[in-house]
Amino acid sequence: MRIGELADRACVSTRALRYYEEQGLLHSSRTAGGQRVYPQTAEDRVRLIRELYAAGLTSRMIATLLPAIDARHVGPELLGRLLEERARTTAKVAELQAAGQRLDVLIALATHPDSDSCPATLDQAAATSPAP
Amino acid sequence: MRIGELADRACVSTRALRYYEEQGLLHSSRTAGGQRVYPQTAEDRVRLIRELYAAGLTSRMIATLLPAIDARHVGPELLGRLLEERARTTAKVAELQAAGQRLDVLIALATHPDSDSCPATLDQAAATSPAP
DNA sequence: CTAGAACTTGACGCCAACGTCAAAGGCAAA
DNA sequence: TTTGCCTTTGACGTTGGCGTCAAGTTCTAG
Repeated sequence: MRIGELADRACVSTRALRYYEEQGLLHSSRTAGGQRVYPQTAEDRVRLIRELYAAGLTSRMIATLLPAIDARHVGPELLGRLLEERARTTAKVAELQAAGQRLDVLIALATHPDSDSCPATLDQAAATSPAP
Repeated sequence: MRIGELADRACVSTRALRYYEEQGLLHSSRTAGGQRVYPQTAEDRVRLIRELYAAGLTSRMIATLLPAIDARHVGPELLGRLLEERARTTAKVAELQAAGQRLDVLIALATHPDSDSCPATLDQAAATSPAP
């Protein structure tokens, strides 16, 4: 199939597909005229790439990872980087949850204007008065 | 105090302070020579700004929000936008947690090469084989 | 008074995954 | 063959919160 059909099937833009190829994530053969031709398996490939992006990985990381996944062998160094990524994800979740609590404090201030004391910091307020 | 001292106290760069002023988040008076002068309260102000950034808000949103916080009155429209932000934060947390599960699948594949079946998608694998 | 640290504005750089526009060529149906 | 959609490469734009020079000015300790 050509790029437009693959884009439709995998629900991505043609621009994204060319970008993936540019980053070495997706390969294609060409027609005599130079147009890209993909096998049917490319659709799953693109979905996998999208999931890896969704897992917070960068193009470079995915480019490193894909051959390992294909070979079904992830080396120790790569595993270490995956564990790092996992740790970062965990940390980001914690950060975002703290951010959510800060927003809760603001929302509480907005919906309960009864407390005339404005807390010095949002963190103090979050610690002393749990959000509703 | 001048910009360098405020930067040290609030643990931000002078560039950041000028940027905050440019965005209308932080005000300063000037010396005869044109140098910025801040009151002591500026330190808390900067910390508040940083917390709002940490809560995932943009400069524009913070610029809208700060006067409301100062006046201790958050209007209904602003409250609505805060609730939107809160919802986005919640959604991002969910996304990140899903991303973490996908990473767990990859890590599991790396540490347990016993299962010779490579799952079609990371999500399917996450659904059928919980991470260790 | 002077050295030199601190400060000023201005402006480009950055990062990442594409969006978007442009000019030109390929491909299939009638 | 012609029509017209599809595809090609190239290259600049986007988004945000600053980092990082650069060239010039101000403040302050001695």
